[in-house]
Amino acid sequence: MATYQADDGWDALGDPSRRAIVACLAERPRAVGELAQELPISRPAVSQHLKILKDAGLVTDQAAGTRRVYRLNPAGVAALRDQLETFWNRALDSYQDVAEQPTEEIP
Amino acid sequence: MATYQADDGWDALGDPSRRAIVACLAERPRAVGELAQELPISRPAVSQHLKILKDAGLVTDQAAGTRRVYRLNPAGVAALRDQLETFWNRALDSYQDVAEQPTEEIP
DNA sequence: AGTATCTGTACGTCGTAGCTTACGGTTCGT
DNA sequence: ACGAACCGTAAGCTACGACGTACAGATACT
Repeated sequence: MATYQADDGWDALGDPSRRAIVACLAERPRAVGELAQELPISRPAVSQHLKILKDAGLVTDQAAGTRRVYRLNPAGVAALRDQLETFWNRALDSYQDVAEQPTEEIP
Repeated sequence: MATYQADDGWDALGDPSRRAIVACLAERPRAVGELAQELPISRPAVSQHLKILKDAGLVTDQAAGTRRVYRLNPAGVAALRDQLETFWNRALDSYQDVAEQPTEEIP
């Protein structure tokens, strides 16, 4: 009963730094150092965030020489989008009984 | 450049308890006490979470006698959905150059 | 009026998430 | 083979957020 079964993809996007990383990767795939260079946090911090995003299925990594290129995972993003879609549809049902109870707030 | 301009609607959904509240309200509008009764946290805790969700524009409240009924706000949910849509579209652009760099990972 | 019910807020506590620094491992270049 | 560049992980510290308890306000009921 509405236990939500979190993929913890939401927990991943709950942090502003991680949202910034996702926004960067949405533009173009980048390496860890490149990301750290555009963010106000250190490179190891970016590395830790990327691990969380990867576990959440939001990004994928690929070794390229000594560097490691991360890119956004459309499947993970689509999963979250579908959940919002569900919430949106159910909320519409709750809204089709607007003014079900007459509001007499002002005596 | 990818500063993300957070509505902090994401910060609101970053907490598991708040996601559970949203999931409950997606089914049907409820009062504070009803929500607290279905969640493993106290009533004041629910009240604090509802304040955050309200500030984020994800829920709306309505006085009903001595109770206060909260319901999901479809507009706020749709806003988050649109942002994911943007990420998804941009990621598709990043994906249409798959295998741009030949991977010689195994010597 | 008095009481009961429902709610919001202040406050103090505790856990934990995020960050930096330091270190070790892997790959490319000379 | 040596050094440089890039990355992941461990340890440690700090700060913030979530929670419960206690209190105050508002409304309905008798």
